[in-house]
Amino acid sequence: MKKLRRSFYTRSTIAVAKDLLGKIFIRKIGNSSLSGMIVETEAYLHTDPASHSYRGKTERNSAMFDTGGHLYVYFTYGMHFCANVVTSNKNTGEAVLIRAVEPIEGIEMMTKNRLLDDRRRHSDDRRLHTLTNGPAKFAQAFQLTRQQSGIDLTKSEMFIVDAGVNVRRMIVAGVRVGISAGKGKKWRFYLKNNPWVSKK
DNA sequence: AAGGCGATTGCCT
DNA sequence: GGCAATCGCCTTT
Repeated sequence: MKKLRRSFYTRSTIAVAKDLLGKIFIRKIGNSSLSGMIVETEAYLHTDPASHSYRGKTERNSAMFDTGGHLYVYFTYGMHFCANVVTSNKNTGEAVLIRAVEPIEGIEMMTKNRLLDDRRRHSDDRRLHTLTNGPAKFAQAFQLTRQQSGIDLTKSEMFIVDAGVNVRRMIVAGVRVGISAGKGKKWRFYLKNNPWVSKK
């Protein structure tokens, strides 16, 4: 279990988006630990009209311009958070959106986090594959909000490790989800046949 | 100062 | 498959 270091994150955004698949995202909270294998990502480049960084640095997206290895969390649709891993060098403005993980540790706490504090959820959906199969679901399960935006994944209780799983042959590339500009780019990457991937 | 809309989700038809 | 929920950000007056 090797913790990913700065040099992993400061490479090209597309390379990092692919290489994050199969890695384990870990967040320590007190004595407990939340973890999941990353199974779906999307790359957002600074030259890309779909990227928050396309029109330059603002207060909202400033974490995206930090050095690779930081976290960028944003608020959207008036109710959801989504988490990104910042890539490339300082002031570049590129990141990888984590769209889905396969839960490993802390499933009970994740379930609680997903059911708790959700004004829109009236049912009691406890199916495992709906726990973290989407960017806002992942953020909610791992308790990621604006408060976590800007933290350094190489120097905190939140980090990503390489468990030595080789998923290279399972990677599929496709178009990104939910954007209106930059639709042609196949910068979404996911693991073939994994049940936690948000969309086929 | 105002208005449009979003890197989504869950419920309803 | 369609659409409401809900609010902060950014663009346009």
